[in-house]
Formats: sequence, C-alpha cells, structure tokens
Amino acid sequence: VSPGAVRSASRGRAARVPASDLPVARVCVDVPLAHLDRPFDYLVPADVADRVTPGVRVRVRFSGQLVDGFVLDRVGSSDHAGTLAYLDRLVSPEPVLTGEVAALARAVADRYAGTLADVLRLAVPPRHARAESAPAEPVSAAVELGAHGWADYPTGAGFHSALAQGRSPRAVWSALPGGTGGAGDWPDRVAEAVAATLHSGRGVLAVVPDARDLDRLDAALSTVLGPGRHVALSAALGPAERYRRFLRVRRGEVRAAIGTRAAMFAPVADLGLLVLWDDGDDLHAEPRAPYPHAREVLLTRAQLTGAAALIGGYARTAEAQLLLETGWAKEIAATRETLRLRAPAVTPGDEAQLARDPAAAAARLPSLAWRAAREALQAGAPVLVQVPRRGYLPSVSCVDCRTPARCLHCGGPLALRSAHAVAGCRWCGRGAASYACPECGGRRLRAAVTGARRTAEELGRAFPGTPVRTSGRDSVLAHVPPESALVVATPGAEPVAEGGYGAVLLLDTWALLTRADLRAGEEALRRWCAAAALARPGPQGGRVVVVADGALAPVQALVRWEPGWYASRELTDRQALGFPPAVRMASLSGPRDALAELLALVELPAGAAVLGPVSVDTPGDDGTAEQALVRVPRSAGPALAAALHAAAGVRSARKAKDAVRVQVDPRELL
DNA sequence: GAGGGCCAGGTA
DNA sequence: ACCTGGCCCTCG
Repeated sequence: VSPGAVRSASRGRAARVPASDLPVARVCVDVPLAHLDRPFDYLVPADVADRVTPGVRVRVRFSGQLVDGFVLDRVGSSDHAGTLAYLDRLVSPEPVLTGEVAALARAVADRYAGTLADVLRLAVPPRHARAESAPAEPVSAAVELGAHGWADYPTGAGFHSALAQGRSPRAVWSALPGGTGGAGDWPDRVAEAVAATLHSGRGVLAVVPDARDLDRLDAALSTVLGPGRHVALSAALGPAERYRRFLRVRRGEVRAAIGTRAAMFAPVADLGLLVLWDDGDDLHAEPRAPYPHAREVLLTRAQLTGAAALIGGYARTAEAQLLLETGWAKEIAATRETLRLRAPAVTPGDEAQLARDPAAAAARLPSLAWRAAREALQAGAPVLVQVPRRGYLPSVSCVDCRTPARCLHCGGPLALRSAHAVAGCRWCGRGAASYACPECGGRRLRAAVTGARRTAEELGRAFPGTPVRTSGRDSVLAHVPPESALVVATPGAEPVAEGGYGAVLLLDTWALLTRADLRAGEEALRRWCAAAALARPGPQGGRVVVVADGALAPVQALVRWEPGWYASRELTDRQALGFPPAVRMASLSGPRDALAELLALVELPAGAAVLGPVSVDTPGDDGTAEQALVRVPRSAGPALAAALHAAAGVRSARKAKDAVRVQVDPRELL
C-alpha cells in the first residue's frame, strides 16, 4: 500500500500506514479493571511517528470505545497474535510520563495490589493544553555550596557532605526542636540538604504533609537557593498552574521539587535525594486506590533510582525505626547536650492535682499547668494549649486501670456494640465474655472517653484579661505575635509564635491515648512533639506540661525527648504482637457475598492468616458490609499483593457486581 | 468497562 | 422455535 494513496470512504481521511521505524506502541489504557492491568500494543501511524515517544498521552480504540492511555514504549514488533489497531490520536507530544515514574508506578501498583492505570491517575496531573505552549524557561545555573546547620547532629555533617559529593546516604532524622525564631529549623536543614544535592548535579524531591509545612519549606528554599531553582507543587494551585509547574519539572527547567502528597510522583530527572517530613502524619496516606503511602512510594523510588533518602520528623514512626533496625538507613539524632540546649522543659501534670483557682479547676487544669501558663503570660509570652479533636472512635478499656482492651486471640481492639452486649473483637469477631485485663486483672470494661473539646471560653475564664485565639479545622492561624495570649489549637493547626511559646499545655490526653487505633501511642507522641517543638528552649524558659500519667511510655518519651527510644519500644511490641510494620496486613471490605467470593478465590501465600470477616456498619449501606483482614509475614507481602490482585482480576473479568476494596497497609486498623 | 458466544432452562 | 440469565472470554 503506497502511503497516502488510499482514502477511506467512510472516514474521508488518508489510509494510515505504520511508522517505518518501531511501528508498535505499548500502551497502558486507562481502564480501572484488574484483569486488564497489562500493556496493549497499537500501530503507530507514520504521520505522527516522530512525536509518539514513550510517555505521551494517546487516545486508542479499546473494545470498541475510545479511551485515554499512555505510551509506555516504542518497539519493533508485537507478540500479539491478532491484527493491531492504530493509535486513534496523539493527544499531545509532551512526554508526561517518564520511564522512571512509569517503573515506579508499576512497583507501587504491585505493592498495593492495584493497577498501573490507577497509580498513573495519581501520578500524572490532568492535561491543561495552554500550559504546554508556555515558553521554556532557562535552566538555572549550578548551586554553590553554602554554610549549613547539619553539624548540630553528630552524623549530620557527614550526611550533608555525602550528598554534596554525589553519594546516596539514607537517613532517619530526629529533628531538634527549638531554633530559628520559635518555628523550628527543619525547613532550613531540608533546604541545605536540597542545596547540597543540587550542587552534586542531581535532582531532589521533598514531600511534606500540608500546605503550611510547604509554605515554610518553600520560604527556606527561596532563601537558601535563591529564586527560580525550585517549584512547589500542591493541589491548591489549581489545574493550570499545577500542570505548568509539573511541566517545568519534567522538562528539567528546575531540578528541585517540593510538595504535598501528590508530588511524590513528580518527574524529577536524575534523582539524588528524596525527602519526607513527618512520615507519621496521616495526610501522607493517599485516600484513592490503591491507597499508596508517601513514605512507601518515596522509599521504593529511592530503591529503584539509587537516590539518597531522608525521613525526618520530631517524632519517629515504627516504620522509620524498622529502616534503622534493618540497616537500610542510618540515624541522624542530636546528642543529649544539644537537646538540653534546644528542647523545652517537659513535665507531666497530674490530673488529680487540680489547680486551687476555681476557674482553672473548672477548666480541669492541673496546678502545674496553670502555674506554667500564668508565669509565661506574666512574662509577656504566648501560651499554646493543644486540645485533641473530638470524635475519636469509641473503644473499650479496663475500668480499673484504663488499659485499652485487646482481643486475646488476634490482638485486635475490643468494642461494645451496646451497653449490655458482650465485648467483641473488631478484627476477628470473636466474643470476649471472659476478658481479664492483662495489666491489672480487672474484668470490667467501659467505653473509653471520646475526646471532649475544651472551649476557649473555659480557658479564658481561668486567665481573665488574657486574649484567647483559636486555630482549628475551620480557621487555621499560621502565626501569632510574641505577646501574652492564650492560643487554643487542635493538633496540626498550631500557629508558630515568633520567638517561641513561653509554655505549651497538652490537654485531654486520654482522648488520644485510649483510641482503638493501633498507633494511638505513637500518634499521641507525634502530636505532642509537634506542639512542644514550638516552645522556647528550656534554658530560655520554655515549659511544656503534658496532662497525663508520667509513667506512660509516650509521656516519658516526651519528657526525656527520646522519640527513638519510644519508636524502638513500639516496634518491639508490634513484633511481639504481630502488628504492622512487623507483619504486612491487607484489609478487604465490601458487601458480604462479594467479600466471601474474593476470599474463596484468593490463593493466599504460606503463613497467611485471615481475621474475620466481621460486619462493619457503614452509614448508607444496606447493612451487609463486612471487612476481613489478612495478615502475612513481611517477606510474603509481595505474594499477598499479587494474590489479591489476581483474585480481584478474576472477579472483574466475571463482571462481578459489587467491588471489594483491597487496602494493603490500611491506614486505620479498626 | 462493553460486547459477544455458548449453554441451560424456561416460555409460546 | 424463541427468549432469558449465567458464565466465560476478549479487548491490541
């Protein structure tokens, strides 16, 4: 067939001929079905041959209808037995999916029992045609190596110089509290690590939990690098600007990208360093299928590219501790001497010793907390009061010693369905009629207190004449001035006080500590550290009062500022009890029959245990919703994900009516 | 997801 | 002889 000679009567356009060179495109089609999670081959028409490169968006006819897709590769021939269809249309010659990100997305899909198409939907922002025609901006010049503050940590200077020399160290970093003007200086350290990596001629990606952290890191990078050397990616930018910045990264106009969760897939070329700040924040968990976590994505990326990794935070997760204990990463932590200069003085406040002042007692302030606050206010400093959000899931604990009650069989949390029912396990559904508390032997259970919000008015009455500001879900304050005021904030919404808070009060700690969640202790410590880090250093008068029993491990960890000690303890406990990250878990949920079908289909790897199914009450459902947990040894994680994906594929090929949600590493283990 | 083939079991 | 639903397969 001679090119252009034949016209198709029906379509009225030139008959297409395949490209002479590499005529086959391997395409990932955007269909959400597990059994179609493989590339499909299409012929590349000769007229677009030079623009169909790996990573471009195309439209293809798939099973009769037009769908979007990404070209994964151009190859010489196909091993598909049938005839190939042509690509219907090249959407844009912009190669938005780099080979590195495609390989990462495949690995993430495999780890989370999801499909490549699902991950690509998270990884590549929607196209905005006008942004593609923006003129290319010049690539910024080399970065000079400036002064840095990593010498605050014994292993910090070595980490920094390794980055500058083009090596790829991996570290779990316990950031020092205090520092720059009361805000903490972690953004400066991250910016210096970014600069060192850029200096070595490599790219960098840093991910933070929320917009406020992003603003602070953005400002630090602007100071350290100067203008134009980095971009911040966040959903708040809007689609056009987001896509424009994404393209600047992909085109190599900037070599450093920072952002919130979705930026974990940013196509930074030649990665030298991946940074994750505060990996315990649940904002790092993507809520859309296949529910990847930024920490796992970035660690996978470091593994695949050979880049350095920096997992930083004030507190430390059990997952980060595991990286240290397996030797995958090295620790960066300050000495006790440095900590004494930088950390505030932390004291547990005894709930039983309420302040004598009646208004303070009414606000349930222990005398120690009341005194610390009053002294700070009198000295003209702001006081931060952290109160947990309301609405924690009810759980059951021992009446006598308040130890959360756990199932004797699988370790899952016990729950009471009604006031008179026998407590049952939320994981495996077994009843616990003969429960006895492992701590004190008590046999009576009660619903643990849900977080009660202290109103700002209550505290205001305890400190008459002092202005009270609030920062929470509805209106979050970024800063407060360095003057006498009470600042009531929910966790994650604490404003930065210029010069640091004179005192920080951590209230209603039972609401955090008695949550059913597996990570209750870890999460409490993480939130306390984040608030306490905003206090002035102890030598400058900074005080923190945590209203909780000083004998509890998370409280001790805060008092001694030893997040590593707590994480190590936590990981040991989880190994003993068979909880993540010592094991891998997957949650399967959906209508009863659908879940049963999936469980019957799945070929579980050796050592797997199924807990449940138990019914879960989801509002709006018809009451048949159930959940099962599958627990396997860590080494069987990939096999479990593959088995779940295969079983989901059988169901989707059968056009099974109801979907079963599969979550590997479910964020919440109820 | 759509479309199609095959088969069993029903109905006219 | 015809219709329907269930099951399974393909899709490039």
